[in-house]
Amino acid sequence: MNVEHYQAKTIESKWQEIWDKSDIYSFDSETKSDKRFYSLVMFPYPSGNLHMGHMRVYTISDVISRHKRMLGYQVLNPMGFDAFGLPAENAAIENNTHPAVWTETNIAYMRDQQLKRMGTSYDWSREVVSCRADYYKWTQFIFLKLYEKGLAYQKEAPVNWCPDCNTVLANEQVEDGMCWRHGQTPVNKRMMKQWFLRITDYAEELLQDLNKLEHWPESVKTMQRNWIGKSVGAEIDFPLCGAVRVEGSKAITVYTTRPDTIYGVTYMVLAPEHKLVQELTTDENKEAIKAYIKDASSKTEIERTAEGQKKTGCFTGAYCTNPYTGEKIPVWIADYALVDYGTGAVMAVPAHDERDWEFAQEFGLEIKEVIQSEAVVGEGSKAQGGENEDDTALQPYSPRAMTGPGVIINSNEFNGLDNEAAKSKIVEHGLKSGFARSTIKYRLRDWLISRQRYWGCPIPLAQTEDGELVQIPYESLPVELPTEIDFSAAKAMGGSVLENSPDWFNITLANGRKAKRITDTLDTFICSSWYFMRYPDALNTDKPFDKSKVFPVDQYVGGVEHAILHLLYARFFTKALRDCDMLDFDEPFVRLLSQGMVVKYSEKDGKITKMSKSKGNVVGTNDFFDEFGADAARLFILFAAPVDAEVEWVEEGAQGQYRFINRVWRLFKNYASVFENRENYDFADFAKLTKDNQDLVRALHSALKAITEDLDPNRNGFNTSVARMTEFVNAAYKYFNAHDQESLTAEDSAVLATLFRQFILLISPFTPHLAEELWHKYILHSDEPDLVNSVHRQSWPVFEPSYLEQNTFNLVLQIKGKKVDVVEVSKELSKEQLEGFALANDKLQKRLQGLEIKKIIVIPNKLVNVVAV
RNA sequence: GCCGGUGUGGCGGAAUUGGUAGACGCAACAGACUUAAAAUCUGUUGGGAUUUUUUCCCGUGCCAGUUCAAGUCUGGCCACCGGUACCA
Repeated sequence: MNVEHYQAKTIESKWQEIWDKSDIYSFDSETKSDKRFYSLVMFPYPSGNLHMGHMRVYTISDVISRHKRMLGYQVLNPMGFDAFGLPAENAAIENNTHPAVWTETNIAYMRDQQLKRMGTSYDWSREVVSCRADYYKWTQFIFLKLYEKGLAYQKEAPVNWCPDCNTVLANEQVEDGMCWRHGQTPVNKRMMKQWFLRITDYAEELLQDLNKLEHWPESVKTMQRNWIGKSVGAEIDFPLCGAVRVEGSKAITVYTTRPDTIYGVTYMVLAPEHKLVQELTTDENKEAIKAYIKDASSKTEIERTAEGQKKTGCFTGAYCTNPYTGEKIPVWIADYALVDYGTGAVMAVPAHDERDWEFAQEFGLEIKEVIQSEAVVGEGSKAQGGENEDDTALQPYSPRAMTGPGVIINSNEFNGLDNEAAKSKIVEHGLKSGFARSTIKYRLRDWLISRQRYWGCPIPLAQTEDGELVQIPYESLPVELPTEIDFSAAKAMGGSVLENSPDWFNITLANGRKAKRITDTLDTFICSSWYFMRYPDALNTDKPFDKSKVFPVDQYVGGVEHAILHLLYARFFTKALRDCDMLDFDEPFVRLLSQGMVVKYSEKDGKITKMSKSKGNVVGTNDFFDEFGADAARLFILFAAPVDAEVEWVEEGAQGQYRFINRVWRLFKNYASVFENRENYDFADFAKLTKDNQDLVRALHSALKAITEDLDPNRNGFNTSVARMTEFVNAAYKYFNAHDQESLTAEDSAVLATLFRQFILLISPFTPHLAEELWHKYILHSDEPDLVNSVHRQSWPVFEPSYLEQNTFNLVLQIKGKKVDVVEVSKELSKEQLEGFALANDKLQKRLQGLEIKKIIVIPNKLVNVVAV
């Protein structure tokens, strides 16, 4: 490395140490609400090593935080670690270190060797580490509050089991039938007694309040809406027929969104796990049904759906009655009916439902049409009715199920109705007769929160010998994890090693009764569902946080991979804790920014993919920092693409930003003398400056204006901000090539000193180290750090609009919208004058020869367009 | 299948309200400096034709349309990416 170059490593580590010892980035909790700004980034899992992919989110959030500080806000910009979870436990099993040791080692490295080296501006005094007892004590406290409120409960249910995690997973943690942590591992369904949170109680509010989140990306809101999956339909009771009698339940209740097809029901499908199956199956079908259920339960989600459209099922021998028609309907079981959606029973209408149609084809069941497509009615005539359905509705009737709109047929008194209108009429009829009611269902399921693992927050409950669940008293919290654990045994047994610690799980209650602690621990998403509430009141020893001190995050930055998981859970927690009287707001994150991934070419895959260890395309932070510095990495990551798009890490591109830093560095060095003895940075009347000086002032102020606008939270144009800085530096070099240091006049010096001072402020959120170094060296003239006057305590510079006003503009001359010439003209000219000026133009005249002018359009300050043929 | 999103030079991308397409960077090429190289500074760089310091044509995935004017608006295709998927 050339010694003439900017010594990034030395300079950066110098300032990092100085900032670290100061309180320059600390947040004052007493700040009034209109002067504070909560800037947050999703806290990381301490896996031990951050790469450029991680760096992106911290950089974006840091620029926002620093800029807000300069705008006069007290910024709460905290950091912590989402520190419970499987990798620590797996590492412990492999090399017999305790998960706590492994985790704390990683945290120390990531905090001190990586996050701080990125030039971030966190208030570390508020650090939150979810695996420490002083944090999970409050996770347990919150769990008990939810439990008391009836929001936490235990039930036997079919749950997702990941054989690699050796534990159950929530629905949200299953992706395409695979474990979210083990992309190659299919999860299987098991019946298990597990703990759940009643997130479904909040389904409607979670859905409705998405409309309040006007500063969230539309895509994330759409994903949440789809996940919640509200559907409006009806429940209809189909009484069982005489041959089979089931005590207590004389009917099968189905849920349907298509009550309009009720006359087309030709069979009934129950999920294999439906509770009526055993009872209503006739003796001669018992064997077959038993075999089918066994077969269905042994299949993974993947196997069930991998067979594509081929439907399987088994007849129970039982029949029920369609309450609308009195028809006798055969009852089948099939695994395409899901036990945990709706009522677990489906009224099958093969004529108008794809899946039912396939099933009916497979087993030769009756297909009865009850809706006639408009296509048939219309005979292909386009002038059919005033409906907005046009050509698409005129497709000939498909040999498969007809799922589109149409007119009701074969349905007694409902014949002739539009099928949409028929829905409510039919439900209304059933409601009067007592066998139907309109219902709303959600796709969202309750959140499964218990995990059969050691390294998680213990559930603060115990079970007495006679099965009663009791809370651990608040004053006894935290229930700490036992530390004497033999992890070598854990591998063999699978599941939670807590079951191996009788000293821990056998307890005696205050009243002398014996009890056993719950050995499951909490899903780590519980820990991350409230961590952002802890930061504003991080040192509270009486409760998780004081209601009066917590406030919603103003700007949250994180990856889209949490669009549903963390972001939905955190919203739910906020609402639930509000109902526990612990909070007084409804939504945790006012503004959300989902940054794109950082990708790189992977030799292994032969394509450009997300950075990951397994793809072998990870670029670590420290090697690059050592050579080119964090500021260069920050600039590149911000510059290479818009925030929400992918960034491809290209080493040459990142080095290009180091080149930029050097250009800035050299520029200041070349003009060092202008900063001598300068108390007051300002220059005389702009109008009286030389043209070169005016141009440079204009260059800075247009950059200032553009960057100020780019940093608006509705825009987040970090990439263009960097381009604007570069443009100013290019302009400054142009100036330098015309005016070297020796040739400067007093006016030139005043202009340069003023502009360069503002330029440092301008780049300070982006390149905090470079800015602080330049600030100290050239502005403060201080060899000693002076953090009272640090560049990071300065105000954001204000651009002066009058500097940008010019009395001329580039007039574009067009013929029929095609550019012919561009000429510089005065802004004073009237429309008529502009027109006259345009017509006098040689190029235009030449092109107009032989043409007849039809019309002339004059847009002031823009163009003249001559329409001629 | 359904729901989102994206298509602009060799590459990443810019163009905020329809009004000069290609800002800024990377890569490449050339000049200056140097014994030389690196570094640096300065240029050139969408494609094509041409009478080659000139003039013209084409050009924002494809096809139509609206408009004096379309990367931008409308309709229809195509491709890619992401989410979701037997949710009755």
